Amino acid sequence: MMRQKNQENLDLRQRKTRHSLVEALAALMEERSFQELSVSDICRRAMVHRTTFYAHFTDKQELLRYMLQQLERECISTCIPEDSGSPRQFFLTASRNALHFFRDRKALYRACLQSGADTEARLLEDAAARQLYLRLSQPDFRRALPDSDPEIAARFYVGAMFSLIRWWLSSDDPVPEERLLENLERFIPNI
Amino acid sequence: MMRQKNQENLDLRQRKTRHSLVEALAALMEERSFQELSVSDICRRAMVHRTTFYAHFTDKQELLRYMLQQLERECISTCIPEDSGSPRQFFLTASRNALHFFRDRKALYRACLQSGADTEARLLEDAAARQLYLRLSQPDFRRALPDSDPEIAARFYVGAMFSLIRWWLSSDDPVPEERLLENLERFIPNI
DNA sequence: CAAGATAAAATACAAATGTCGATTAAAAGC
DNA sequence: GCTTTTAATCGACATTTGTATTTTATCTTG
Repeated sequence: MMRQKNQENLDLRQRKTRHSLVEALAALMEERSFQELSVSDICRRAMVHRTTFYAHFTDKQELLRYMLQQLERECISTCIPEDSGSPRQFFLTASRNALHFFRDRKALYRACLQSGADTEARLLEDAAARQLYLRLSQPDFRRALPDSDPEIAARFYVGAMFSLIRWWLSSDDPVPEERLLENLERFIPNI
Repeated sequence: MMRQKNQENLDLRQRKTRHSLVEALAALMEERSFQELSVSDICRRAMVHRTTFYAHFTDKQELLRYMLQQLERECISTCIPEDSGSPRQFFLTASRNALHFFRDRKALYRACLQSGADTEARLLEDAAARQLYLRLSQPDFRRALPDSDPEIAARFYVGAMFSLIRWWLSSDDPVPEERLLENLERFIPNI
């Protein structure tokens, strides 16, 4: 029904409605939980006809997923350090960046958690694992740990880090950030 | 409205309807995805009036959560080893058990993943983290790593393990189980 | 086994969901 | 600019959701 050529060279009208819908959703999620929002609510706020909504997304969760994909790009570009030191330093720096990134978006994150946006949030974890995998595939790591699978190692450490972040963000009385990072340094092998 | 005394000494009628609903949901999830199922579908299959459904659960996800809580108990009791060796051995054995537990329930697990049952699945991760935390709080670990927080360590390693399991289960061409476990052993410190 | 308690069924209802076909408005391409 | 293409709007509809109220059936307790 809709073209959706190469992701971004959409019709002007389409980009506008999508943008409005994302803005409306983000605004409404500051007020009440995702689950409490109806498609009608979002459309009313976005000043978009409900039929138009369904021409773009099959349901609310798909809109949310779309929104989180944009967040994903932002997260990756701000968290991944460019100057690649050791794999260990790479991971620790990225972890610290990610911690800050989510700390600054705590409200949104918690809203996602309680809303079945979990599956969508996991896309981000996949992306992060891919990034670490790329770094771990480079020769210096392969030499340091010849028997380890870069893909498995990436999943392991990224999963651990995300789990820590989730726990930290959802805790009402979180441990100090520095303590978290100190612990983290102790868990990462020196390569 | 309903008594729901101590979890399990419910009215016979209540237990029966809950049981029917869980059975119906499990059966239907073999046929199509959770998202495609309506409350009406579940009730029709369970031969329970829709109004009765809403007397027990607020929506489908709550029924699913209820179902997964039962699974959780089963998982914990089968995966947690009784004879406590070192924390390392404890974790590795539990990991291996968990891997088998989920491998044998791959269909259900994948159904959950794709269905926004993610939030519910995370309850299991919380429970597992609690178990490891209990083990890590014991004196032998505290002595071995006096500067590490047992709670943080538990989150870290359980999160890593669950992430690996999720990845392994959702992969169409998964790495051999033994290779996964070999890698895992290399990532766990020798305490 | 009888009496009281309480869960399930039955019915009805307002709101939300998802889908159509037809019309109107606004872009893209020449 | 003008035409063609295509998205947005409008109105309507069948289905699902969630809730409230009343009646019926079943369990628990003494």
